[in-house]
Amino acid sequence: MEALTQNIQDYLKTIYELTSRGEKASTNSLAKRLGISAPSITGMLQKLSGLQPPLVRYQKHQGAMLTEAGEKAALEVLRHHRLLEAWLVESMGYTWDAVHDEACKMEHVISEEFERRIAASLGHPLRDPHGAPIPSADLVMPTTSDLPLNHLKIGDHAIVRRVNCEDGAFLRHVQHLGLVPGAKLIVLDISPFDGTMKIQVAGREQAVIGEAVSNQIHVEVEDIEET
Amino acid sequence: MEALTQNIQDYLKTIYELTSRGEKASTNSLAKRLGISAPSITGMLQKLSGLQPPLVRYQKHQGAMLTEAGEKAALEVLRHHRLLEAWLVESMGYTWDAVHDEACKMEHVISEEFERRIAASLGHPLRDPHGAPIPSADLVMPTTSDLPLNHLKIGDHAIVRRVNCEDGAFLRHVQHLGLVPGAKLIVLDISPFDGTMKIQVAGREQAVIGEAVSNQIHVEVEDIEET
DNA sequence: AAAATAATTTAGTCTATCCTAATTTTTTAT
DNA sequence: ATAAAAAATTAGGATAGACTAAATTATTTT
Repeated sequence: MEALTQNIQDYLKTIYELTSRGEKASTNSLAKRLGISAPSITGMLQKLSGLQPPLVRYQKHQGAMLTEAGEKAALEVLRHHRLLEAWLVESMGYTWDAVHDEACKMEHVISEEFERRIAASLGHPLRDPHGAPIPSADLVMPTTSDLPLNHLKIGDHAIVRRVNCEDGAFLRHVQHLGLVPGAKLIVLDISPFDGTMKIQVAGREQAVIGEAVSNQIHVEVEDIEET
Repeated sequence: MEALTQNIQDYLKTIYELTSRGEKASTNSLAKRLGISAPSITGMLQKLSGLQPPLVRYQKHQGAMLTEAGEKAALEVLRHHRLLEAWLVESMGYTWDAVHDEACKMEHVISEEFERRIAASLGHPLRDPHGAPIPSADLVMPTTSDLPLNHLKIGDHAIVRRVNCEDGAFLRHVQHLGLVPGAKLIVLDISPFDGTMKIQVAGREQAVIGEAVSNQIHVEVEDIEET
């Protein structure tokens, strides 16, 4: 198996990210995410599905899915990316809103040796600074029971597990609200129609957040003893 | 000034390395160093000398020289490379014979922010693990008074300052001889014709080395009090 | 179900690099 | 000063990946 180009790695990673959150990896969504024109996406999907072995399953107008081989390649890149983010924060003094671009470039060039060293130095972390799970060294994605905050109902107690967005401004905003991995919160109210939520984050003032925020915050619901 | 491609950065770096050691950056020497065919080199040199501003001064059959702009770009890459090598050894536990490839890939992708952080964490080192000088943050190459070991004469005392080769096997060999930066030595004898040297490295057995080794070991001659 | 809109694909190009084969220029050896 | 050898260049093509414009297919609205 020859090494995949950085480009192809980016396509595979992006297809993984989209499909793993339940979205369809359509031509347009890939084009938007990758900042590339739609025809270029079509061309690349045709190529990736024609490789031996194919990295992508693709049928005209149907979007793309990763094959087994494509998924392994995507998980390798994703492992690099998330380990790098964790390491940039833990060992290099970066803040969580400033690691994405650096990791995006380094993820394609580090050796397996480097990967091993940073993984070991961090104690083989299971999540990156945003709470995203880090695939294991043998490329299995840990299963998680997180669900988007906007799926909760009034009165639910939960713990923030993941902020599923890499935009720096967004991250600084949710940090300001205290919505970082580990934070506990209670859903106080949900507006009908628009889904706006009033929440109480532990140790904070009450806050109101829209769906654009709440669907990126993934939480784990806490069981409450109902005496 | 748009960012230069990794490719171009490698050309510039290689031209710098050749010319700075007094060799001519000829088409063939570049081809050998870069592992690329000679016609490809010619084509790239034509391109680089035609850019606005030109990065290279080039005339048919005459080899290449860096322009001011080309040299700055080369020094930026070289600074990245050498800082990375120093940091891989000092902070990441690599040995000096295993850092070159990793640094060659990372040098093109790290941000200025990353560069600053590793430089600061190392205390702004002046040399990499092989003793090569590290260009300053404002891209000036420190001047050194090293000269190749094979330029010495019998009886000279010297300190090893630099091993001017990145080949892993070569590095392990000279390390085995004790010829690492900081080591003190005395030239005991020099064979006529072939230049083979007998040397005494402080704390070691006497050793005999050929020119293939002695011309890569750069030393600083020690003044000896001649009472 | 037709019309309008949105999404996708095809067709035809472009740029960056690389290559091999053939040719030319320069250097070296007789 | 030639002839031979070495070095470098030109010519002609290939591959990866991206683009725009035009055409096609799907989806949504009415």
